[in-house]
Amino acid sequence: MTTIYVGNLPFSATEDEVRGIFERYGKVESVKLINDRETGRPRGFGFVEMPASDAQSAIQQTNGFQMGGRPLRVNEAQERAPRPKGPGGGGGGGPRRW
DNA sequence: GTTGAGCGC
Repeated sequence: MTTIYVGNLPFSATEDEVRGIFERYGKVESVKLINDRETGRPRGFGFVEMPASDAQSAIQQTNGFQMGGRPLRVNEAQERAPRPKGPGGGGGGGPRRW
């Protein structure tokens, strides 16, 4: 299973909407939209968990997909849990793909 | 009654 970062989401977007989009390109394991923990205000990005085979296809298909008038930013997500041995790398730190 | 970077407890 691969974790996918989904950004540039409209504040009016919901997890059900994002899941519906990704389910068209593969099996969606889980969807979580991130909102500000302190203020509760939506940050406009979230995460989608999918199988690796479906994730690679879904990323390319959903990247730039207009949702609510905004093109979605889809990319492979970083690891949420930091490793005590050292920091991770790659993925989100790379060049932007248009 | 608002806003816009980008990586979640």
